[in-house]
Amino acid sequence: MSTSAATVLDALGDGHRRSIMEHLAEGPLAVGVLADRLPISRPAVSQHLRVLKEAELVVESAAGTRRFYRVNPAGLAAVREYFDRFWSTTLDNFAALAETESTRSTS
Amino acid sequence: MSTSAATVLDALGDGHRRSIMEHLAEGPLAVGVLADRLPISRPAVSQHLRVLKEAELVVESAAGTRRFYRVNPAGLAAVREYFDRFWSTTLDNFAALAETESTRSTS
DNA sequence: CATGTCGGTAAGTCTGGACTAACGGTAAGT
DNA sequence: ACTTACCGTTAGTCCAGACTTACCGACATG
Repeated sequence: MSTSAATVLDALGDGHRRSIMEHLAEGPLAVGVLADRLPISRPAVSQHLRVLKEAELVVESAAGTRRFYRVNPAGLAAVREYFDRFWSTTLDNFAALAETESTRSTS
Repeated sequence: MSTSAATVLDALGDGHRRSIMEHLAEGPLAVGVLADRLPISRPAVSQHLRVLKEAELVVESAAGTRRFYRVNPAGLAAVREYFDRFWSTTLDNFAALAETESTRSTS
């Protein structure tokens, strides 16, 4: 519930955040490693990770001075569910519209 | 092909554009009607529709002086496919990681 | 304790893009 | 032809947010 699709899609509206997610999909990574693989500074990565964490798309785990981030499957599930429902209503209303069109000549 | 997931997600990164898509999911609408149901002006809606059209999330059809917009199922399919593949790789690497953890003591 | 590493936070700058007002163009009606 | 309705485009303003620099705390190691 707290993971609203709006928050998630706002978070994924940024290219760098999507890149972070794609990197984390391969496995957990520390912040510094992530920053080395991206064309932005470490603080920028940190701020992106905060947004992703607030959207519940990633989870954090401390290990010494390092903090590992990994993808939160529940966050992904929320988006998938959003698009599934969107897809359903779109097709349903499309079908209803087509039926109205066909019955227009019949009635 | 031309519908890259990046373009689509950039387009859906705006709340008003998502609102437009949700309205259009119920059925085709003219620009003016759409503007009446949203807290923004008609030109703003027009510009959002251009972005959505470039992302191939909607299609346009002229009828007199009015132009109807409707959801393009192919655009939705692109996002769904993106998240499906994302979901798969995430779970795959999670499984691989778990296996490495368990074999760590064995080897 | 001193030093080094890792990473979040604060402050401030700056650009992308969302918005409105004004205009122009096309189709339908009178 | 004149008017009205509908809509895209342009010009220009303005603000959210993405970025960097600098700073600070937490933990490990000598």
